[in-house]
Amino acid sequence: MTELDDTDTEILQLLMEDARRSYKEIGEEVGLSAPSVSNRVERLEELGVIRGFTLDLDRSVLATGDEVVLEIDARPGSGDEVAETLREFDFVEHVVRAIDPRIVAYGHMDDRELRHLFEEALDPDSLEDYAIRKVAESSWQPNVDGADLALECAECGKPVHEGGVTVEMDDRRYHMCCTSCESLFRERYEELKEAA
Amino acid sequence: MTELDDTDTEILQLLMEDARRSYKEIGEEVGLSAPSVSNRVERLEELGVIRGFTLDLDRSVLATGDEVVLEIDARPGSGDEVAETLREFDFVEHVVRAIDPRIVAYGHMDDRELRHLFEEALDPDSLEDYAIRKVAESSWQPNVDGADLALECAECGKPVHEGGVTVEMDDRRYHMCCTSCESLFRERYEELKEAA
DNA sequence: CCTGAAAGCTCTACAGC
DNA sequence: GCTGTAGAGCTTTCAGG
Repeated sequence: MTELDDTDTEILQLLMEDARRSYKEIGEEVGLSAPSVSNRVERLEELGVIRGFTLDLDRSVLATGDEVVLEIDARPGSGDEVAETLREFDFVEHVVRAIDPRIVAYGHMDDRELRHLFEEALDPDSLEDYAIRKVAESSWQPNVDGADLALECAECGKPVHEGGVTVEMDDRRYHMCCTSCESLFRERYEELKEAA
Repeated sequence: MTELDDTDTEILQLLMEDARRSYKEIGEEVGLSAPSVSNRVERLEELGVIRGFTLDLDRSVLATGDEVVLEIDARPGSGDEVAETLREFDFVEHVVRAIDPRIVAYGHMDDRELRHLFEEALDPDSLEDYAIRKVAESSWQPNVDGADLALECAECGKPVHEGGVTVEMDDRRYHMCCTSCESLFRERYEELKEAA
């Protein structure tokens, strides 16, 4: 029930190509009626697989400063704070936090915005080191690779099949493959929460 | 004509939030009729500002390996080749090429895929250095910052106002602020093409 | 560059299997 | 979980300003 089948994958692929495509058209493509497609899309949204429908914008055509990658090493313990600060700015489009001190961010910003970011917004004491690199070219390939498109158990990592459990905690959905993983996950979750 | 006004920005913002929103609803929001919104969206597509309508997928919920950032320093002259190779793989979702030797890539890949990438696909001679980092957390904030949302002249960089020129070359659209920038751009383009 | 009306499609219940 | 149907609602074209 929690598992995605080939039809779900096809639907995701068709919607990635054009999110405004009609459910009727998608239905014809995958061999289902429009209402069935609609139901499946709704389910995919509830599962949290589809976070939303959005635009693929060509930002290079829009004049909002240069395309830039930031590579930042935060001081131990400051990673969250740095990532948080970066996310506050509209011109920062991606923030990727690696497990080390490293944070990689990407966005369109001009010199003024960069100066503001590093000289005022970010606490110098929370940065170990950083590099600002202008981007020559960037590409994004949205892709849904059919083969391994199944949900992953939040506790043990195995794929979730029939009989899986879905739990909603603090507005986020988690999927588990069985009830024992569910209770382990709940425990772990509570501990994490108390620690924070 | 080539310029974007505040209403265009609002429309872009609303569509970024939900690309399946109806044109009627958007029209009510921005104070236009549905047909006008439809026309503007069409124009934004023709201008190349909207590349398409797509999904925001939560890939972390899909079992396709770990979320990974790759930081690669290509040897001088090999940047294009390395970026090309990275893009060939479905599991590589973003490729950002900085002006230096540095290439940053992001995607979901397991150990097997990583090994294949670095041991077989990429020529070791074209790499100076690289780091593979697992991602703890990542976020993406699609954003359209109203203030400077105007098209930028492909030749001189100034905003394109009324009287701008749009040129289509090899399936890509370029915007210029005036006819002199247009001829300069055409020259430059031909040279670049011959060089390649 | 806009609107309003009208025709044609699309979506979404809902009943039934 | 799927289909067909039917009413509501949306998109799009077109005439007109």
